[in-house]
Amino acid sequence: MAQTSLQKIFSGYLKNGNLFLSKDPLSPSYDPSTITHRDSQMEVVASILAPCLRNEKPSNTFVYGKTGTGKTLCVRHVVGELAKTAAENSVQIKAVFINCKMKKIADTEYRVLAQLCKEFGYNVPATGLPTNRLYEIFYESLDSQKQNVLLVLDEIDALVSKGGDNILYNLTRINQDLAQAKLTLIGVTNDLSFSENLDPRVKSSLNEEEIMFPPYNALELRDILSERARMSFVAGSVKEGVIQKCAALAAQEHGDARRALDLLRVAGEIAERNGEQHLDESHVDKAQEKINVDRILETVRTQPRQSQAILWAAVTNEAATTTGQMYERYKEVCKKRGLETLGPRRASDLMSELGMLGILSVRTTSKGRHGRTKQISLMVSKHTQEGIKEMLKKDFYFE
DNA sequence: AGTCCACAGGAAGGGCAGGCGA
DNA sequence: TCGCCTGCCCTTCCTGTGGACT
Repeated sequence: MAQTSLQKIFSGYLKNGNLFLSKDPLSPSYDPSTITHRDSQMEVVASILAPCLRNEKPSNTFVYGKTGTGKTLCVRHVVGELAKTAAENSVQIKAVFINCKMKKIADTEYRVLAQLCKEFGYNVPATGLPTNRLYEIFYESLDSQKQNVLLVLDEIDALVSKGGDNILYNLTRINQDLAQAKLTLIGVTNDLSFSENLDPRVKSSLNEEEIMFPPYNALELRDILSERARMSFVAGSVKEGVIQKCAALAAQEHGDARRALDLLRVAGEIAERNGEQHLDESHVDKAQEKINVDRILETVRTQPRQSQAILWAAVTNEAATTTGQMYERYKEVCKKRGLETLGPRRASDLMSELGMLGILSVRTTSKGRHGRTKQISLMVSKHTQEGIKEMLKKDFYFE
């Protein structure tokens, strides 16, 4: 690209970039000074954790709620305020946040313990030490001074599904061996049936308190969006109806505030890129389409090569087909692309998985004399199909 | 009612990669 | 570093299934 056209884009961006004041309030990691429509949940969290201020141990707590219902935000906020009050009153509180979904960092017993040791100033090797030794190091560092430690395990379901509930059992029993410190666990999860599969002993000690975060409704989402929009956009640039539309669309998706904020941000980016001074409902439509396409493309991008081959067989032959026909097409694709071909049993499973992801429509039907099979067709819009085709061709060399 | 098709999908086990622990 | 363990992906083998056809 010529130097001058790049400069044109940059100077145009500077000139037209007067729609946003700041994108930060629309980002999922933004911590607002007040959290809208979560007062009662925050009060419950605060009252559970308050005993810390008198050097007593609060109850272990479980926080449930679907994606984008403000669980992590509220817990962080309350713990932050608690730490402030504690500092003002010279009470020793330490809060540790661990996201158990962080691959290769905190998704196994060993890794979580290694993270904890690190939090207390002990660097342990990423692998090699017996887990028992890690527990010892953690116990020692934890108990080295009189303090109340709040351990927030975000996405705790990921840890248990991968590494079992051994670590939770040990952590909930730890207070018996501590002389000075006290440890309180706060588990956060969007898996509503999470505790059902836990060891009963872990369940009873971890579930001393339970807080449920219900999904936001459209009105609540509207309030949240209005507030964030006021901070993010230039006054008067967001036309009427935009906020309502974003709220309504996100309310349909189980009240996910993150999704609503995403919609508003992407709509703003689209308007800004077009050099427009106002944000209207048509930008929200485009944002919705873009987010949907991006989500599907991202899903496709991260699929194993064999699933991509099946998908390529589907997007290049759009008519509905059966498992057997699809398998034949898939074999041809593999041959052309130089991939190894999976057996029909495994391929059938991959087709079902693509169905679960909402990319293929997979329906089991019986054709009587002609057998029982799955009817398979594409479930995504023409536009998305083209996007998938383009990406598989460009990034993964399908042809 | 019995047959038959074209699979569906469960169970068992092999191979492999990566993590754990000494 | 190396053997053991575990989880995952995959194959093989098998039984089960809905409905058109006989």
